[in-house]
Amino acid sequence: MGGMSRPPTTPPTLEDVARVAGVSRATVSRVINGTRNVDRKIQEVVRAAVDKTGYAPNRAARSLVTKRAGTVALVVSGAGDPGEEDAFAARVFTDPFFGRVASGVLGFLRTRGVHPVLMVADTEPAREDVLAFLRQGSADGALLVSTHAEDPLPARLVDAKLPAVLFARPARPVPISYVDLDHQAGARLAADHLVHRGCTQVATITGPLDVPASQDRLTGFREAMARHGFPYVPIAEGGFTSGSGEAAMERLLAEHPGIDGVFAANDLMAQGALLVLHKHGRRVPDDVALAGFDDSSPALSCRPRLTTVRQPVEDMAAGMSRLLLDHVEEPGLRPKSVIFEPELIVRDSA
Amino acid sequence: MGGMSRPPTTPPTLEDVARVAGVSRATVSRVINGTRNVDRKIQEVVRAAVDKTGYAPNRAARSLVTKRAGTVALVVSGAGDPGEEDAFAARVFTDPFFGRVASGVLGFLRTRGVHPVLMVADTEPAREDVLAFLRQGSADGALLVSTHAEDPLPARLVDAKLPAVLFARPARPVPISYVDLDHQAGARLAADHLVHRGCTQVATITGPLDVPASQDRLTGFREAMARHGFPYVPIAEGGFTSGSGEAAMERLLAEHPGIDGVFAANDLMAQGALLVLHKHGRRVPDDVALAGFDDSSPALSCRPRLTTVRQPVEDMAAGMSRLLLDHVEEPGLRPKSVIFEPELIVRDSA
DNA sequence: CACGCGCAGGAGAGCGCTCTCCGGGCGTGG
DNA sequence: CCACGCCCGGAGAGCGCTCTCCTGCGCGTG
Repeated sequence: MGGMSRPPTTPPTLEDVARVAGVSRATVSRVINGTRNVDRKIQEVVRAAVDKTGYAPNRAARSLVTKRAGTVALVVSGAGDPGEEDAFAARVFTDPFFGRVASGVLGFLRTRGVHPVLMVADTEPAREDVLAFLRQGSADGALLVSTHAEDPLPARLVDAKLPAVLFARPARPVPISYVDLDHQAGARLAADHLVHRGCTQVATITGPLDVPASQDRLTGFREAMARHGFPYVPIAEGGFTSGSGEAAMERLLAEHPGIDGVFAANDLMAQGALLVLHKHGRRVPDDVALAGFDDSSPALSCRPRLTTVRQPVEDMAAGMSRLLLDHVEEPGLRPKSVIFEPELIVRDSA
Repeated sequence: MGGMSRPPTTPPTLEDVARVAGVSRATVSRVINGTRNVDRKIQEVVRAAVDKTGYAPNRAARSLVTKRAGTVALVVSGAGDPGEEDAFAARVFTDPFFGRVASGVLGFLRTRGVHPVLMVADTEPAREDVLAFLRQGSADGALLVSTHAEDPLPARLVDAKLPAVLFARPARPVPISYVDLDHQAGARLAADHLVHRGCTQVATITGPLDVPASQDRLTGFREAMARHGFPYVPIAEGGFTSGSGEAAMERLLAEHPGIDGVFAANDLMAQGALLVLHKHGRRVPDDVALAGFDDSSPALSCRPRLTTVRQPVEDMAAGMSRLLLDHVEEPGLRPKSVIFEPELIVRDSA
């Protein structure tokens, strides 16, 4: 070779590849993107030139003309306690539930060459940032995992006509696509199991009752119990945390010492409840049968291991991603929701 | 207004804002980016025009000229078991340790207006994808959290001269920046505590011994024990999982029934060990004192709650991010490493 | 054999932005 | 009072790519 064409200064461009291949820029572009037909021979020459130059298409330049970023925002949205700066992010990222969501999202997106950008929307500036990010075209749409009921972000996204899909039905109706679980069916599964086991005094620890999922689990549980002849079910509201589960279980035990079955609206609270039951000398499942919800890792690390209702979180996350890409490709698409079915995982606690 | 300037078709551009404000494109750009001085009056006019048009700068166009993406890749790299498609991603995202990393990364990056793109590099194509992503300029650099010792990615990144920072010292030396914990110091903390408590027959459950962190924890522990007059420490190798901790504890108990203290190289294994100790009727901490490492959530949900060595993971992640941005801004920067100090968290298990 | 159609490759415009280079107006010092 | 320099706004070139439009050529058909 007569002298290195250039020191490793700027990366090679389409133009460079074209020159090496002895064809036009347009042709190289066609080969790389597989649009239209290009002569076999020329294709090979171009590919050789690409290898030789070490060419990688510049994403910014491409985005500029295609108006596609090839990325989506994966937004975790919720209430940041003012003062507690990053506490919200810490809490949610540490939650294995979110991990399963992320895993499902990634698993699907990687098949489509799309990458997720992680964002937290816990404060007003952070929400603005998400909106700006999308309006700038940095991401083609948003996957929104919202943790609290009054999240303003879904409505804002709809208003801005930005493609977005939620992980769960929004608390107040918003014309937006979402995936969700049939929570009532899940609670029913737990109720049926507890009753078939022979429990006759069953209580439930609910999630925060402003969250639709909590409401649905409670409703489903009550209805199923009623159908089994137990119209009255003691309840204690928790906050989806282990500590709140402990507190709720204490209350339940104080008011209804004869309880022989408990359905906790998630595993973390079940774990807390378990601790309290042990503390009060109740054997699980012999004295009190305990069922959880989510099939998260605490369910396995508890002793006894938790009988629980499993959400197909990864599938749901994949479904959410698919829905979003559909909306990105076809902006006019009407909001759609996809509901997934839960499954009862029977282990040792009930 | 004499007729809507345009239906909400294409988003407003700099040009549009300039027209509305009655100034040139360059001036609007200057106001928005705060480069150079611009007359107060004009600034206000421009800002008004921005608000009126709802302008948001197009990131692709900006990147094209600035050669900065404003994003970094947050790469989780490790060995994907062939066949088990997304198992690797599921495992790591579900690990609260990674959650803390993500939280720390985000917490720092948001102060700098940079966003992380989540990527998994568990297979060869996935690694190629990461490299391509960076070479395309889609991200300005990579934050690499590597889970296995023989990860080829760090070396590849260095070869490609792409800015990258690792979360831990690579197993084989590579000229690359990283943050890490003083693992030996952490193990020393645990050893000192166990000995001061009065333990005289102390064993350790190590992590996988091809991982530098595991080696360091073991070395630090041994040296500290030796200094206390215990030159021989029984060890059992685990794999950083709860199950491997159980198995290791079983082995230890079989070979050394008189053990009265155990240091597990992470909390998950400590949790497993705890289960086995209970099973064998050993009271913790009375019969056997148990210390973990990481201060992850299992440490709190165990009973007794785990005494453990805390890594300042969030700080480390923030430090890693800062290091990366430094490298992005100053490409010539030499590799640098920052070591963080661990802290002993004394709870109930030891 | 002439004409037309289709297909493959080239030319070139422009996506929206930043930034360098200019020019004009004003302030200041000689 | 003039000249020089400084400061601020405008003009315009390009960043690297895609895509439309055009051109030339080969083939099929009447």
